[in-house]
Amino acid sequence: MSKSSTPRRRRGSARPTLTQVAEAAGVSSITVSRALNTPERVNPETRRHILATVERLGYVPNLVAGSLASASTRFIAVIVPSLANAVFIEVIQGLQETFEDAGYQILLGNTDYDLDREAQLVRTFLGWSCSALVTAGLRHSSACRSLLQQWDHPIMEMMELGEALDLNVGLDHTAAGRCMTHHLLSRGYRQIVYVGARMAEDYRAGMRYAGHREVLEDAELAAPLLDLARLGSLELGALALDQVLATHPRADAIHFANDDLATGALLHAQRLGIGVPKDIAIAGFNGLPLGQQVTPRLTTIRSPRQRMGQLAAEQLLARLAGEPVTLRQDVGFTLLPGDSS
Amino acid sequence: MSKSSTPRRRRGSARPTLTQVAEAAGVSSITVSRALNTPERVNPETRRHILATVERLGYVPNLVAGSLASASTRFIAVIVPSLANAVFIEVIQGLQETFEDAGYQILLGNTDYDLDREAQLVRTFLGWSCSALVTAGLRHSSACRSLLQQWDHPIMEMMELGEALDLNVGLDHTAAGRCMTHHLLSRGYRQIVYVGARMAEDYRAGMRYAGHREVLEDAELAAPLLDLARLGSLELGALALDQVLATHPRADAIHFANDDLATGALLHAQRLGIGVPKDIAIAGFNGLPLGQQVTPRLTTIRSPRQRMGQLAAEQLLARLAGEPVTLRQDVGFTLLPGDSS
DNA sequence: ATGAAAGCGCTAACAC
DNA sequence: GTGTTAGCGCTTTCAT
Repeated sequence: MSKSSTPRRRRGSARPTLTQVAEAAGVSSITVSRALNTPERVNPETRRHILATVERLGYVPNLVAGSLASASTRFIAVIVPSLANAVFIEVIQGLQETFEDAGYQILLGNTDYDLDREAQLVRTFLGWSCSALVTAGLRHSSACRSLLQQWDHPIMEMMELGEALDLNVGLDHTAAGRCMTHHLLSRGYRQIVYVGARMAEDYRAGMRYAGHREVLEDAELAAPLLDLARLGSLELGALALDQVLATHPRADAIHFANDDLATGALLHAQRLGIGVPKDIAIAGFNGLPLGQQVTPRLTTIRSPRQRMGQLAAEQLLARLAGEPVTLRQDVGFTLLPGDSS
Repeated sequence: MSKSSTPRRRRGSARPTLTQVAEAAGVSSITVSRALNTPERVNPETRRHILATVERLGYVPNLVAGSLASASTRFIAVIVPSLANAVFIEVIQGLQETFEDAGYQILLGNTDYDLDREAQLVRTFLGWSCSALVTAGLRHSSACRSLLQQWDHPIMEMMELGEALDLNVGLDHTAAGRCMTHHLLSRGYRQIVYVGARMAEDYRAGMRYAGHREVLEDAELAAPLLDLARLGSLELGALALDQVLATHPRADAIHFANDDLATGALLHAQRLGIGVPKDIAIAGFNGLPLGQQVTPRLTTIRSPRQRMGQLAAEQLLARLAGEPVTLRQDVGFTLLPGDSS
């Protein structure tokens, strides 16, 4: 049988295509494409007629087809370890604002602090031909690392500073840990317990502990550590306070890995009638609004989170536009001395 | 290889293609495709050889091409009005967990409470041939509505209940407003000020106010309203308290549109030495952990947020699998009487 | 169990 | 300024 007589048809969607718009408008499909993507290259009158036809048919461009043809998706892959932490939400907000204005769409992935999950997400995102990839942290599985190294698009590693694959925006967590502990020592505290949550996975909290410990060792003081098995939260901070009071009755201060834990402990102390900082001092990390609204105001370190997202986005956009970029950018941190220490 | 003398070449990416894997493995490209997508339909030995070749070449499937050919992306569009509100984060978490397990990728859009922005996001997401779309709320611009009506994929409208385009999961906000105000009346409060933020846009807060007002009118009481111009936050709650104290000196209770505002006011009262509920009672909405940790514990209404996300995802997956679904699902709410009222 | 051919809907490349 | 042609990398359809 002759194939020409019965052309093989695939199940197409009901949506009109560029070609159908072109036919209806009496022009070629490329002209419709230009009218939509580079209107200045089309005769104003033709353009108006085409846009009217687009409107009339309810044409919505198939971005998948366009991406395949142009080998570009305008997707930005963003990989974070958790959505339960306000810090990453603020970073995502910073990224989203800047990228959406530039016409990029964010593809969000959540690793739950699992490096294998990260590798899997990276595979998927590379498969979508993303324009760039943003990930939290410098530590990756070897599979993930080799995937990223072979990739020929911009990569931004955020949150911490160090040996990066490509671009890097972050802060020095060890220095932040040192800074806070110096502060606590200057206030006269000597029995300081460090409390973190899942620190094997949240290794940046581990880096802050390392800085903390360094300072205490220089002062010839012990650096007891409590590493909780669940993810940080207000509730967990309350539990942690109980635990520290039970196991370290002589402790005069607690250095928490983040503000959620610290604020949870602070509010719990309030319920228990324990004086902060009279009976025990409390410090956190992040500078979330919450800690600044409680009484006593939480002593903490502010990291420029939304700014970090913005900066990451700006650097990536510059790189995508072929402009010069700063490979490594330290966004710093600020000690916020409160009344809880 | 023996095509025309100078075949026109496009700039292809450096990545190996399915065809190249096929050539290297000595099979046809469709066999490689099957080995990856439907392994059970390929001879085990052939499959092993192909997978080894895939590994050796570092092949990563081009999902854009696959999606164009199969007319399916496994994308789920998720549109929320804000990322600054913990409520939407929890809903997104619920959606993400369920959908990622089922092999879907979420495409996140943020409208900033702007219906035109929503319409624009919907256009983009339809262009990506998403498998389904989730959006917060039942109100849309007419442009958005007609786009969605023409679309032939599942749509889930979340958060509130009512006349939906397709699927609907949510709760009755007017009833929630009534519930809280009944509670406040039963506690003896009579001069109750309602405080919301950007209620023209956050119209669900407006629905709760309507319920609140209804109950007060039945009791022949006034229902003064303070509608703040900025987005809800702890800081704004503090400001709101000042403002209510100044403009409604005889108020004995404040019914806040959400927990962020309420908790901000509560913490501010603490700073000012104003007794809660002795001098003024405070109530919120959402049941966020924060409100449950402060002293006095916040009186609020808990909405099943993460559950709402999960349920939305489950219903959509069922619909995508051609299974029967519940078109409208009321997830309800629970009054959490605290010590702040 | 495997393959050949066609085509998804669009844009890049090259005319005129 | 507009059109022609080829092709992006994959999956569907049909054949063996």
